[in-house]
Amino acid sequence: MTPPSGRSRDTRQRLLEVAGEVFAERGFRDATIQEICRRADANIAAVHYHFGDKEELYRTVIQYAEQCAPENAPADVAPEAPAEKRLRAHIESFLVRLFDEGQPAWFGKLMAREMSDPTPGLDVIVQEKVRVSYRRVEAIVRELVGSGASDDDVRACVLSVQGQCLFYRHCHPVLTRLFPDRPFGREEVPELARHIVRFSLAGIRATGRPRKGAAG
Amino acid sequence: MTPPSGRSRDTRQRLLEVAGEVFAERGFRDATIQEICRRADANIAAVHYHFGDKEELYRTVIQYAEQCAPENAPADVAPEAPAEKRLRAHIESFLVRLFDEGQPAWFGKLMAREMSDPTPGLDVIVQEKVRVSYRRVEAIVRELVGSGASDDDVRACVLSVQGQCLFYRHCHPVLTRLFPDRPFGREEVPELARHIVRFSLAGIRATGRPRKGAAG
DNA sequence: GCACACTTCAAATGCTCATTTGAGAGGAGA
DNA sequence: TCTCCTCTCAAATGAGCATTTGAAGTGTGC
Repeated sequence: MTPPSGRSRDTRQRLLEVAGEVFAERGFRDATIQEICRRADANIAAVHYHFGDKEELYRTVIQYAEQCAPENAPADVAPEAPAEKRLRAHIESFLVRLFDEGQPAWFGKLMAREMSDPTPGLDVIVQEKVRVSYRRVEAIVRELVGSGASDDDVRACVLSVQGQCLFYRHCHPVLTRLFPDRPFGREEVPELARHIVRFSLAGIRATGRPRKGAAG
Repeated sequence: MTPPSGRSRDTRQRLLEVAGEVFAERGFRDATIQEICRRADANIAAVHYHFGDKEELYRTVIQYAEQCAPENAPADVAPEAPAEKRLRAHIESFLVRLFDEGQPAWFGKLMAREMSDPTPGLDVIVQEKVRVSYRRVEAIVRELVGSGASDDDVRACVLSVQGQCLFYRHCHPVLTRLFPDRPFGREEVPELARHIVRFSLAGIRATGRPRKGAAG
C-alpha cells in the first residue's frame, strides 16, 4: 500500500543523492542532516544507520560523485586532434560541468566549494581529479606554446585557462549582482567558451614569444 | 597594575580587528564569538555589549575594512599613463591585496569568501567595491581592445583578467596540494603578475580582431 | 566620600544540531 | 507460527554556540 514514488528507491541511495545536492548548496558544515533527511523523505536516524555519521556520509558522497562522472575528459574530440580543437573541447566541457544542473550537477559545485575551502576528508580525492584535468590541459598548452616557454610558463598558462573558467562558478554570486540583466548559466556556455578559447590561445602563444608583454 | 599591552587598546577596536581575521579564516558561520573574544582577550559578553550581535559585528567589520583600505586603486601609476602600464599596475596591486598578510590582510580573504558564498548583510557593500574595481579595468580594456570588440567582448576580457587573479586566492588550497614545492604567496606576486599581464594583453588584443581564435 | 555612567565579568539560558536509543514493522526461512 | 535479520521511526541525549543577565569593577564630576 506504500505509494509507488518516494519510498520506492532505496533509502541509502536517496540519501546519497540528496546529500550531494545539499552539501553542494550549503557546504559541509552548514548542511544539516535534518534537511538532507527531509528532502530525501527519510527518518533522521537513517544517516546514522546507513553511514555512521555526517563525515562518513560526506566522504561517501564524494566517492559516489566520482563514479557517477567517470569521464572527466571531453568525449567528443580525438586525442590526436589539433591542440586548438582539444583546448576548445576542454574549455567547453569544463564549463558545462561547472554549470550543469543535471544528474551529477552538484559535483561541480562541490568541487568548487572544496577548492576554496577544503575539508579534511577530501584532499586526496580532489587532487586525483584535479591532477588529471591539469595534466590534460598541460599537454595541450605545451603543444601550443612557443619553444621559448619554461615549465613555469606552461604552468602559468594552464592556471590562466582554468582560472578563467572557474571564475564563472566561484564568483557567480558577484556576477549576478554586477550584471543583473546578463545571465551566466548553462545556456551561455558556448558564448563564454568562445571568448575564453580566443583569449587563451592568444595568451598562450604570447607566452612562448621571447619579448615581454608590456615593456618591450 | 594592568599590563601595558593587550588591555591598553580599546576593547571594541581589538574585537573589530580580531573579528576580521577570524571571519576571514573561517567564514561567518564557522567563526565563533568565543574564539574572537579569546583572541582579542575580551569577555564573551563584550561582543553583545559593543555590537549587539554577531551579524552586526560582521557588518561593522566590513565597514571598518573598507575605511581601512580606502585606496582600492593602485597609487603608483598616473591615470593618464598608457593602458598597458595601468593594466600592469592594476594586476599587481590586485594580487598584492589578495595575498597580503599585512594590516587589512583579512579583507582580501573576506572578499574572496563573500564572492563565492555571500552572506545577506553584505551584498551592497561588496558590490560597491567590486563595481569600482570592475569599472577601472573596463576602461583599461576598452583602450586596448580592437575596435571590432562589442560590449560583451570587453566585459568578457575584464572577467578573464579578474578571473586569472582571483584564481590564485580561490584555489590556493588546491595549488599548494598540486604543487607542494612551488609557493604561491606574496613573494611570487611580481612573477605571477608578469605572466598575467603578458597573457592578458595578448588575449585582449586578440579579442578585438575580427578573425576567430582557432580557425585562423 | 558619593552618585552616576560606562565597561567588564562569570554564570546562566535557550536554541540548533548531530548522535543515540529502544521500540517496532516487514519479510525470509524453518 | 516463531525467529532472525534488516530497516525505519519518534523521542531522547548531549555538545556547541549565540545571547542574556545581574553583579561587580573603574573612572569622572560633585
